Amino acid sequence: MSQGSTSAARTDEGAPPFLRLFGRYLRDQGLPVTSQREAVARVVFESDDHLSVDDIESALRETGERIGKATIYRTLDLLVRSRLVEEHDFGEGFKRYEHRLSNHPVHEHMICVECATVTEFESDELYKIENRVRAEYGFIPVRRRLEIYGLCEACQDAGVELTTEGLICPIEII
Amino acid sequence: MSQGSTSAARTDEGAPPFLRLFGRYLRDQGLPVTSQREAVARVVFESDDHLSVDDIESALRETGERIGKATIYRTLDLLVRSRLVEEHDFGEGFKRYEHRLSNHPVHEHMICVECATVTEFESDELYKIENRVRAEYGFIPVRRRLEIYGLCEACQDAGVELTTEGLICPIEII
DNA sequence: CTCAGTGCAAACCGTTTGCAGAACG
DNA sequence: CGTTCTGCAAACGGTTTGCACTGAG
Repeated sequence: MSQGSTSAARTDEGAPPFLRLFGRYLRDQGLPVTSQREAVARVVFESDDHLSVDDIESALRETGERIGKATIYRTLDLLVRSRLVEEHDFGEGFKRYEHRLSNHPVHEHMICVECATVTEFESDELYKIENRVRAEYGFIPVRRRLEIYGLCEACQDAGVELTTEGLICPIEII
Repeated sequence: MSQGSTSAARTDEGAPPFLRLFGRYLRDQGLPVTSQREAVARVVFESDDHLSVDDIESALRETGERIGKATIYRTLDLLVRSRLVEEHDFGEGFKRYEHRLSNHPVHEHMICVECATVTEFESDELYKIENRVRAEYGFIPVRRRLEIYGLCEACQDAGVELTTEGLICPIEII
């Protein structure tokens, strides 16, 4: 936008790393690098949160860019395909997106059922599980998804209790 | 349905265990045990699959029961609340439901990205992860979700190869 | 009678798609 | 200049909801 560059960067020099990578992917695929695609990528990579499409849309609005939801969805699809971005579904009825260039390259998620805060953690044990699965079932793991839902420390400190509705241990009640 | 009992079982004797349990839950909550609720429960508990709402609807149609989708959804909500049934989302755009009275009380899922077959496996390692998370972050786990997506043995034997689109290791490419 | 449950159809809402016009190469 | 992208708005599809009707106690 600045420096009077009307078209999308035709040289990568000086561009932030994530734009260089995304640009490379697009060129590999024979797809044009447009300013809208760069704008969406910028929002996603400059945040370390798990962003919803609405989050992205309002972030774009704040920087003055008016980009349609359809374009955001289409660009996110490209980002996910490029493997630079990961798609999450925390059961909220919509998806969230998180770039993969953070300091925690591979991580899982803890989601507080009370305040919905998402905390990341790493797990070596997961590799063991995958190796076992491969050995026992001949199943080749490609992608995994581990989410632990529970009560975060802050909510415990705030005095929140877990309420249990439903049968506690159905099998034994029989 | 048989023995001329026109109304929902007013005594549990002779009813299958899952109906006794579901009935107990409903009574606990002050909700009526209706024939529709029993029919939906019967379908879910008599299958060991991961059923979609459409699966349930057609199973009901085959036994001659005509129950509206809304009622199925409402009953599934009750079954999930009762903890007798688990809700899954394997990223297909709709939910699947699985009862919890099988021989594998606690288990995780492997989903083949090629044929969508779901295989269940158990994982002691998960407990270790949860204990670690509790110790390290003070997070109290309530519910977890581990899904491993990959290629099942049958698809490998059928000669299916995994195709990789996208940047393989973005971080190192920078 | 009363009250909750049911079935239908409409509403909902995140996401996808079709298409006319703009932008890229 | 052809091809792809963008933005708008309409379509989509699983799920939820509003409401008149039914049925149980």
